[in-house]
Amino acid sequence: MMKNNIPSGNKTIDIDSSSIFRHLTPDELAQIPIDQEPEFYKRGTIIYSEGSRINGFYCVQKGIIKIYKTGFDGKEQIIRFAKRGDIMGFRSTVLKERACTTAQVLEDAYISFVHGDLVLNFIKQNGNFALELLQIACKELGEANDYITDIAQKTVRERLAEVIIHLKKEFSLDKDDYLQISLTREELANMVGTATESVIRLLSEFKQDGYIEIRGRRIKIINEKALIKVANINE
Amino acid sequence: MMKNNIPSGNKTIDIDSSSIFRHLTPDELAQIPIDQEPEFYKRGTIIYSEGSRINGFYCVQKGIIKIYKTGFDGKEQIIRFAKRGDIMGFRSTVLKERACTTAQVLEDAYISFVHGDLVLNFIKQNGNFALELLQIACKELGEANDYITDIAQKTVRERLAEVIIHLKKEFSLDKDDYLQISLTREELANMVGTATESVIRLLSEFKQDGYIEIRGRRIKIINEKALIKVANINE
DNA sequence: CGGGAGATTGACTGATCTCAACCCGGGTGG
DNA sequence: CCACCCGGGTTGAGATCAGTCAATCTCCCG
Repeated sequence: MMKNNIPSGNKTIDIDSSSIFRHLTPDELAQIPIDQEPEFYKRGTIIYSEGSRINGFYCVQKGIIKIYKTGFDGKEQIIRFAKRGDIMGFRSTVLKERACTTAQVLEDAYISFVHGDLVLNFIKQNGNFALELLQIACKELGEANDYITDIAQKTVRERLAEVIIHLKKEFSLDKDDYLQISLTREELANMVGTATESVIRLLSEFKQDGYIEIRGRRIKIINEKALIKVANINE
Repeated sequence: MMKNNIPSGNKTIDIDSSSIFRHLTPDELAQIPIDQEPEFYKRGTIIYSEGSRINGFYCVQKGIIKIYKTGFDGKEQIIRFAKRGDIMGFRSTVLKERACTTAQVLEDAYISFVHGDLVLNFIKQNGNFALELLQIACKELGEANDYITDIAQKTVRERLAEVIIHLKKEFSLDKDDYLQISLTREELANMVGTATESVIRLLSEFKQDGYIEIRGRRIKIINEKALIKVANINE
């Protein structure tokens, strides 16, 4: 069960799943300790939380992690999800700061950890590695900027529609056209930045209007065009 | 008038003002074309706008630039400001994408431009340069995440108080304790993510309560503690 | 002096939040 | 086996923050 990830050479870091490690030379790869098996994390586990020290990259091999910040009144704001191939904790590692988010397992996960010193060396030695990381950071930055504009300017209804579209892109659909991610109403609300009750009401509105179908936590997209229109996005 | 910036050696890129260039070797510095004088941009000028191609770093030597995104209905959302020492356009350069924000001069500025190919080479060759850039990106990312949480969870009143505190930190006060940046009510609203009228009403509330004084666009902070309390921040 | 941009104020509206009650299904302990 | 409990989901009613619209004002400029 540890072998869900494809070892590369005799390494346990899954190169295919973490594009950044593609750029490492064999020498550099060899510096990653052999014993660094990806670790199993059960649903609900908190991998790290706001304010904790983390010094290294968490590389998700499998599973889904939700990354959120806790607001003043304790309400969580979901910033993003991490899944196979994504890295967590690089902001704190690069800045040598404490975590400013909490990472919690949504779907059972395998995650490997690469120590910060090692990563910082790679960054300094290997330009392509550095560039790739920079690209990841910049991509997130662009997404964050979009998010800011949306939350500041769009209605809850628009944002919820947008979140659904976004989830489809990120997690795609299963054979029955249901989103491949299971979120509570509260978690949806914490993405949209609204109250749970508002999400519930709007979801049933979307259902009424024939845009989606709902089976428990599973959401099926019936009329994507309409959702896109509601969300006011141009794609 | 071109000489407001301090040349380093016979270079016109002001090393002191742009920390990232500290890390360049003399050889690398020499690759930056001599004729690359910082250019003057008058208040109101748009340096680049959403969707335009930019391939390179704009390094602000002097002045203040507002960087914003335009929302669906044309309303602008101010993402950040750039001032002496800040870099603009690195997201687009690194990702080789078009700009996703607009940059407009708020206070007359001198800005030098370093071509993207050059920068990308520096990133690949010079680990410290790459790391510094990565740190800048990560810092912005952390700020963006805070911003998201605030906009999603706080009231307009809280956010406005927070913006004022934030402006004080970023631009500090002049001799009379006034913020060293001049923004229209609309621009304040576009930072907070609210309507102009709401900003006006809240500002006069803050004035009533003795937290601030207002002289035209100039804002003086009288009771910072109270503002911090209103903003619900812990510092 | 006319015009335009930005600032202000008041009145009104309505999207969303909050609070509270209630439902439902699964798991647990007696 | 059943009563109970608990987390999550739903629904309704009422309260309210904040957005919109419109009128007015104040500068400043040509």
